[in-house]
Amino acid sequence: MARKTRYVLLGLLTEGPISGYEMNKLIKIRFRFFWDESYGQIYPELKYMEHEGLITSTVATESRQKRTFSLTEKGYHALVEYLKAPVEKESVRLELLIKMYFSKHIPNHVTVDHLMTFRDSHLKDLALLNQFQTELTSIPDPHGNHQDILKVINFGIKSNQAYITWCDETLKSMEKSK
Amino acid sequence: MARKTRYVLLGLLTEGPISGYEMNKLIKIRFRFFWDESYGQIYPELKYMEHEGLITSTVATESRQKRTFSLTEKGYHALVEYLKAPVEKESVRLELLIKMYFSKHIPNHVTVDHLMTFRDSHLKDLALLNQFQTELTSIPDPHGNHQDILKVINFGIKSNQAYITWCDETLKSMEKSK
DNA sequence: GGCGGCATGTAAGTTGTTACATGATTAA
DNA sequence: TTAATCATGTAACAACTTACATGCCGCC
Repeated sequence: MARKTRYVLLGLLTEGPISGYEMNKLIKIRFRFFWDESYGQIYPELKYMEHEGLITSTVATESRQKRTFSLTEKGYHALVEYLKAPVEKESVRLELLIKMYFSKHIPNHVTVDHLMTFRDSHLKDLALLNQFQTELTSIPDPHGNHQDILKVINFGIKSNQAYITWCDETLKSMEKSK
Repeated sequence: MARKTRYVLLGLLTEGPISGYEMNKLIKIRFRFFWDESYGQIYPELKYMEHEGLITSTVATESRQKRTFSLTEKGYHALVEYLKAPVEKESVRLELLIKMYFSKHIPNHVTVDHLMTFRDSHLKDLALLNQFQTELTSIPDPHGNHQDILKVINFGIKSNQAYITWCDETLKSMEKSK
């Protein structure tokens, strides 16, 4: 089941009509640590899905150039079929580990830099995830999906914690051996 | 610094001359949990790198149709430059989390299935990583890079453990609420 | 003789990134 | 009035997957 971009967009539309621009923003916030899409994917896919009848769109009356999309029955059905289908091979590419693997070819301080940048970035992710977690437990749950989202957030928290622990251990062992 | 496939191939060649076929095998074994390449990437890239003078190739005398590649000075230099450059944005795509995020649209047992498949797969990764770890500490270290590889393995162990812990917790919480 | 693994390669299609072009709206 | 953000979209390119075609080698 390829064409994954579309299912993310359809998923977002289950919570109500939004524009392509808004979809992009939501993906960047909510899915930031495990998914990404760009406009070059989003807009053509929306156009194509409308052509296929999975979504419909309307342009707001007040002369605004904003196009809002809504899910059709057919689109919802396609989403559910996707969600039920087995998860395909996940794709992960961690350049840091390639650079680590071959790190004997570069000075130690460069690898330390790479590690510290990685650590910082995931520390930020972790802070954000903790914030989301706190927020979600205190605001209303109109779509009844907070428990599901909390599970996803929990995944992020656990894996980011693991990354940071690894960074700390690795940095310590590199300091010792220098 | 794009064109990442090439640097992985150059990295492998630092340990001695090998063929494209062997590179593919090595990637599938050593990098399995954080990187992948396919023949459709490897062979054209090797051809192009030879053209650029980053590698050279020889066909074994004994009429075999096996082409073995070696690193040139220029190729080694290009690799080192890459290794020194900052790590770019990592790309991670975890479909499971998309399906989890929108799981209110599918029956509970389907999500449980997804989780168990994920858990199984990462349990296997973890077993393999533990095996590698044990092996590496007991065999000779001709290239003097076992410490570096162990760091990479450690990353894999830590993150896979985090994934599995998350699966267990999530499965338990879903059982309770069913 | 047939099977599995070794070995190389490409064509076609799909997917994804980046940079650009364009213009409206809003708040300081 | 000007900067930021909202908003849509495409063209060119780069990267990646999949399926296919081909043939060797060793062994049972």
